[in-house]
Amino acid sequence: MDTSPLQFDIAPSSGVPIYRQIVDQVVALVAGGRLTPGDFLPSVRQVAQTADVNPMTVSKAYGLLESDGVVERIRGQGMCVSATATSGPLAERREQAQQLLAPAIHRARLLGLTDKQIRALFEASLKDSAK
Amino acid sequence: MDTSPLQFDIAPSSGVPIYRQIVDQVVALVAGGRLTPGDFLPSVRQVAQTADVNPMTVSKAYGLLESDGVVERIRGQGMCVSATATSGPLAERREQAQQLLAPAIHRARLLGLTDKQIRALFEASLKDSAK
DNA sequence: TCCGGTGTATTACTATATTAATACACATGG
DNA sequence: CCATGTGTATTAATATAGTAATACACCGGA
Repeated sequence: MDTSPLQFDIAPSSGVPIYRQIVDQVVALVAGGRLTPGDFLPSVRQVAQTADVNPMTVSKAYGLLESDGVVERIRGQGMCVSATATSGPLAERREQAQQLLAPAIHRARLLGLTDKQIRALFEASLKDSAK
Repeated sequence: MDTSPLQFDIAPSSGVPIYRQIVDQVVALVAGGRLTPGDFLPSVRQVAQTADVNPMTVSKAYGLLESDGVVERIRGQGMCVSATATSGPLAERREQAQQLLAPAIHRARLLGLTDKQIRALFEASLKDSAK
């Protein structure tokens, strides 16, 4: 069993339920091809510890992913990305990213930032996330 | 009483509680200087109708804003931006926008998009939000 | 077999979010 | 005064989110 170094970004104060954040990230990783069939996710206990949440919360996320056919839960081994889980078409992935970027940009405008300022922030974040 | 054409963007499926979305947007509008002391927010009933949520939910958001000193609730008139509510320093506003942009960009990467693709999406969204 | 890991079941609990409905107090304008 | 708007109080309900604790079943390796 290959222990994945994968870590989920959980922002507890973001207002989005924890389990939902996990689900969303796994879905994105699979859609983007960074998780492929046969890959294992970090265990319920690992994620719970790393993110400092209850294991059952993580299990809930994984349960939803299983219902969606993204992963298969293998007792004793862990969560395995399904054979049927394929990366998404580019257009779809674009659309999903757009739906995250657009509100963020809109909020930046509400905050009174100019296009130029928003652009600078964007480029900085893009660079930061390159690691 | 000046009826504000202001409308809140409420994304029910985003996972962020509705009242929280309202609060965040008002805070951003004030920080960005687009709402200034003496301005009135749309009424509880207006927002509830527009967003198709219960008035008490909106009232909750407004109540939190009042507790934070952002608005004053004037019975019979509506919600008025407080005299003490001032736009935030640029650095703070930048920081806030960054905290929204960074996760969105990170997710875009998880989705397997290249920098170039992310940039194109960003520019498109920036243009769209210019209206 | 033992050990260390995997996920699960289970019941109960707490906290939060949202809603309902309706009458009330307040404000403004005619 | 009436009409139309404002926010509020109130009690109760439902749904959701997260947690606790612990033992169980399963798995793989030594």
